Amino acid sequence: MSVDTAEPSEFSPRQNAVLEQALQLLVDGGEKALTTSGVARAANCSKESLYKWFGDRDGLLSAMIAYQASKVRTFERNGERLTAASLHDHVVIFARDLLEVLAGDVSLALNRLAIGQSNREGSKLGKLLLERGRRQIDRRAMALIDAGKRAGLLRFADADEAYHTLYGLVVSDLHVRMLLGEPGLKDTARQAERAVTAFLRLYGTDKVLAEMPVLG
Amino acid sequence: MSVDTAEPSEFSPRQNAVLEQALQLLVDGGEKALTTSGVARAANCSKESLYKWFGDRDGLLSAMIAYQASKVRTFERNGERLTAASLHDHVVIFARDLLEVLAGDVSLALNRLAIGQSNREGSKLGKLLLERGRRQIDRRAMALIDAGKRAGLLRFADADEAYHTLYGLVVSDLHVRMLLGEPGLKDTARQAERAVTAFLRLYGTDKVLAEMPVLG
DNA sequence: CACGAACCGTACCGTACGGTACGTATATGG
DNA sequence: CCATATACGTACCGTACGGTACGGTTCGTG
Repeated sequence: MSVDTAEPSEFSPRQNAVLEQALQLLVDGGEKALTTSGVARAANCSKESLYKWFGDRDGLLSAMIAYQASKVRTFERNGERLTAASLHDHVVIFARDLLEVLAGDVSLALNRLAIGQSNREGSKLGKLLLERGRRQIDRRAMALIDAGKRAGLLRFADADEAYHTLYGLVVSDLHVRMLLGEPGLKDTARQAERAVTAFLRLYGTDKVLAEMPVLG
Repeated sequence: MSVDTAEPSEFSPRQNAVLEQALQLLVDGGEKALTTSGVARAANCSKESLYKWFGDRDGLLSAMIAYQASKVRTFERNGERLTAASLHDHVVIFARDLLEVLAGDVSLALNRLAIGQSNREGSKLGKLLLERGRRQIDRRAMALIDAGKRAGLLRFADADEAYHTLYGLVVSDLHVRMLLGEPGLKDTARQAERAVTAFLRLYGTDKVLAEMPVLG
């Protein structure tokens, strides 16, 4: 398992800097603030260059998503031997990281952007966001879950189903609430812990359940 | 428990008809298609009336949300005696209804609309959507969960936590994926069944667990 | 019937955006 | 030192939107 999703330097350094400014603009003011003139002004480049590099506004948006996705690197693990405790810890860390990513300014802004225009034009941005942004975190989770199964700590027939269960337990409706702008949703630590406890109770083998506190 | 969230005839029948047309327009073409001129044309009314009735464009959007929320009526249940089997069935029905509501054209369109402009202006629409649209389904679920506890079928310390667990198990990332425009996400039946099984395994008392199939 | 209120249809205004064109500066390479 | 390419900044164009104004029409009421 090497880093096959690298795609390094999809854009030039100058273009990356422009995309960074565009992201900043999007985070600060929402889609309405993301005008071609505004990006050009903020990035000290000409609109002509924007259109030369990215084609049109949609191309710019796509490039922003690709650029942001290229920044996120999820450290693949590691051949370490899994125990019940270490599995628990790894899943908790994953859950926290997941919530942290979803709650990130840029992530929220890009998701809002893609959702906002996903009914039009066949949801091109939405597809891009799911493919480029989600793949990494999915791979990491699946690797962890598979490792848990190989170590005899987890039991399930369909790894995908188990993963989606974990995802639902961790995220619940937090993502949508954050997308809708609800404030004060940053208590990720407890939420992650509860979710992992439930997940292990559902999919853990006796080796795991033996080390868990009894049900309230 | 009467129907306290009624607020009947918040708008006149004529205004309701206009809002209905506006919703249709939004569903068909997204926010970009929802122009004041377009609504006036589709509803055979004048722009002047639109501004007289709803103030401005934001007022129109808020009115659309309020109107749509006023249409959804969730039949309160019922003093019937709960058994393990009937609880299971009720929760499954709730899960299916929840997924069906979230997957509805109008619901998706309104959520996209609110999310699309939730970074701007303090997320007024998002708050409205959560308060007006979510309350009913929340109340129904909480009532069901409480009834399950009173019948000695469910065990939990925090009903809110149990509900959010159920929500996460049922919805997982389906809502966001649908909002992003991912097609072919209509296999709600199996998803609901799996979620309820997991939920009952987590929160069911022995009375419930005894009637459930053993873990794979 | 007469009067007024509500409303429709249309035309209009200002603005702001996406996209294009052009003149100039900077840098690279022979 | 010149030539060419690249990119900056600005000015410009067409369009389309939000919001307003106005004349004509319907409808309820005394």
